[in-house]
Parts: sequence; C-alpha cells; structure tokens
Amino acid sequence: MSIPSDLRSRKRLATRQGISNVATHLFIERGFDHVTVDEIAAAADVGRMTVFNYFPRKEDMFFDLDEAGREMLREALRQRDPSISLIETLRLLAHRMIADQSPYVEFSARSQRFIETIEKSETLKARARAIRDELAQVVTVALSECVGRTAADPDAYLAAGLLLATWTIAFTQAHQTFRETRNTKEANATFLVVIDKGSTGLKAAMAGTPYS
Amino acid sequence: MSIPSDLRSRKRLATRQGISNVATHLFIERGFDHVTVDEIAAAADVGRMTVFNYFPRKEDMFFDLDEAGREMLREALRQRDPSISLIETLRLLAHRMIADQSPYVEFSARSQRFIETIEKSETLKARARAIRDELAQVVTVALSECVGRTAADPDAYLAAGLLLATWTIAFTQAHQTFRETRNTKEANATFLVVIDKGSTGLKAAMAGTPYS
DNA sequence: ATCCATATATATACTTAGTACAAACATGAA
DNA sequence: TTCATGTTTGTACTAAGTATATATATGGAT
Repeated sequence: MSIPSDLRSRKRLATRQGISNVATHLFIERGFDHVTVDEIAAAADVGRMTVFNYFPRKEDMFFDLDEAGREMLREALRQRDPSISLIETLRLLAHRMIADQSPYVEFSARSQRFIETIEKSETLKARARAIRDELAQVVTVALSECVGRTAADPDAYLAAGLLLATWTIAFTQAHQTFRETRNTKEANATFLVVIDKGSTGLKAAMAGTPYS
Repeated sequence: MSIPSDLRSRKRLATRQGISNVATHLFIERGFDHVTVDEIAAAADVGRMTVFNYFPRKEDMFFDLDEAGREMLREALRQRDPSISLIETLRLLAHRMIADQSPYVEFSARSQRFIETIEKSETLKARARAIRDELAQVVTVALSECVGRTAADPDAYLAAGLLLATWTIAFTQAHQTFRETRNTKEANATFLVVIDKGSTGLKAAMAGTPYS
C-alpha cells in the first residue's frame, strides 16, 4: 500500500495504474466486449505488449483490487479476537467495512455502473465468479487455520461456501436496493440486514462445529 | 428424451452426439486446452463450421447434459408433495438420485476423469461455475413459485444460494472420498452425509421463512 | 420419378485475445 | 561513461469465434 521510493517502481506502478484506469473507463463507457486491447494500448499511450505484460488477461484490467481484497480478508481473520466466533467475526467485519466506507462494499452510482458493466459481459461475469471461488478457498483455509485443523476440513468448506453465498447475496440485494432507491444509506442497511440474517442462520447451520 | 421419427432430426441428433462424444473423448484424453476445434472437426468427420453450428462455444461439447439437468430440477420441484418442506424435498431428491444412479451424482472412475479434466482447464472451470449460477437462478425462481411469491423474493435467493453451495460441497467431498477410497458406495455415503448435514443446517438457517 | 422450398453442411475470409521470441530502450550502480 | 538488469515494444504466430455466401440433402408437392 505504501508508495515505493525508487523511480523504477514508481514508473511501473504509474504505467499499470494508467492502463487499468483507461481500460476501466473505456469498458464502462462502451462495454467490455466492444473495446479491443489495441484500443486500450493506444488510449493509454503504450504498446500492446505492455498491456499484456501487466495484465495477462483483458479482464484483469477491470478487476485490479482482486489480490488486495483477499489479503484484507486474510488479515481480518488472522488478527481476530479468539473469544468471538468466526461467523460473528465476519459479521462484524461487514459492519466495520460499511462504517469505513470500504470500496468493496460501496453502493453508489459509480459502483452501479461498475456492476452493470459486469452484468453485460459473459467474460467479466466469469471472472467475477472465479474471484468469488478464490475467496471461498481463502476463507476455507483461513477458517481451518483458526481452529487449528487441517486445510481439508469438510466443515470449513461448508462454512466458507455458505458464508460466501451469504455475502454474495447481501451484495446483490444491496445493489438492487440502490437501483430502486438511489440511496446509499438504504443500500447499506439492506446489506447489513442480509448479512445479519444470514449470519444468524449460519450460526444455526454450523451448530456443533468450531465455526459457529 | 424420445427419439424423433423423421430422418432429418435423427441425423441432426446423431451428428450432434457424434461431435460431442468425439470432443469429450479428446478432451479427457489430452486436456481441453490441447485440443483444437479443427482437430475435433476432423476426428468427427465434419466441417469446422458444423461444430460451431451445434456448439457455439468449445466448452458446450463437454457440458452437453446442461439444460437437461436444469429441467430435471424444475420438474422435481414442480411435482413435489406440498406437505413436505422445500429443503426437505431437495434432500429427498438427492437421496433418490443416488438410489437411481443418476448420472448427475455419479462417483466412479469415469466421472473422476471427467472432473479432473475440468479441474485442469480454466475455461471448463469457468463454464462449470456459470452452470452452477444458472442452476441457482432456476432454484430461486422455482422456490419463489412454490411459495407463491414474486421471483425477486430475497429469502428465495438466500435459500437457493445456500442450497447450491451445499450441493456443490457435497459433490466435491464425495469425489474426494472416491479419490481416496476408489469406492463408489463410500462416495455416495459421503455425498448424502454432507447433504443431510447441510439440509439440517439450512432448515435452521431459513427458520421463519416458507422454505424451511 | 421429378422438382422445389427449406434445412443443414461447409468454405472463405475476417476479427481479436493471447503467446513466443527477440530487439530496443531506460535505469541505477560501479 | 559503461554495463548489467529491468522494462517496453515490434513481429510473427496460434486458435476461438463470427459473418456471409454457397453447396448439398431432405421431404413434400405435382
């Protein structure tokens, strides 16, 4: 997160950010499938190969927060208060993210355009699903570690799967609320209501396991 | 499911099946990404364009049961006994599918190769996720209809999401059991154990809604 | 049987994402 | 200044998928 000192790294980061910004802007403007990599390269004033150098796949320019999100989740679970249950820890994380206006749970006109751009493209939807599955993996491993079990603990799989499903639905519902009301506060409320409802259910569902 | 009478339809079906069989065989043999559409066309003794005529995407040759699976689910929910709860209905469906040796819940050396082929290819994994999401949509709509609510019922979304997550994990766990034991009966048992455990949890999670 | 409308199959030519490789260029340290 | 290394870019390629036109087979008509 800190800005690196040497020129090389700063330039590198600037180039990367430049490409990502230009690309994301074009994708939102005209739709992912109607923008070619050549156009992005031209608009970012960079060679075509430079684009692929930073972003192996076209989709990666759009989902650039990706790895940062996984790391955030891992950190939250690593630094948790052991006296609070895991599902409760993640419920509280959701509340904190809303309070802190985390970009991962933003419900605004801007994020609305972002989501709509995804919905209009099969490729972007596919990548979004892949990211979700990767998150489920991260949560599975993190949960297993938290209770000191092997990484292949079946209960952890189930807990993580149900957790991710809950978050996804909370996210979707909150966006629908925003679409209907154009009101960020209401959307935030919807998000937390679904998270709370889901968490209560999950505690019941995982009763008898260390995750509850 | 019935074989159509006129020659045209029969030929059509035969061509389609031929392409799908040849392609699936090649994919399993050499890996999805190491087989080109040209090779498939040559092996199936048809023109390249004929392949794309039947299967818009390369992946579709591999996932050919796709729509039939959605229809089966819809039917099961449509013809349910209204005195039995929805989650319970689906739990019983799982048990019946295992008893009937449905190809959708097969755990054998053959299905093992099928799954491994998917795991080795990002493209196939992406399509598998898409199919899962489409199933979640089908279940959401079907659940909503069963309790006579609008299609956008938030509880139905949550129930369907949790249900699909449970089934996915049951499927994955059962396959892992098969990989370890090479024993179909044990894998079947694992599948049903996870389904039962998940269903019990889901009933608790959805308590207070019509889906429980 | 012959002929025609329609369905199916295929050829050609194209666009675009992504890869392999090599050459040009910039940076920072000696 | 000079050199090793990191970064950028050009060229050439593969393969999926699309558009369009053409050839061929089918089933029903006379």
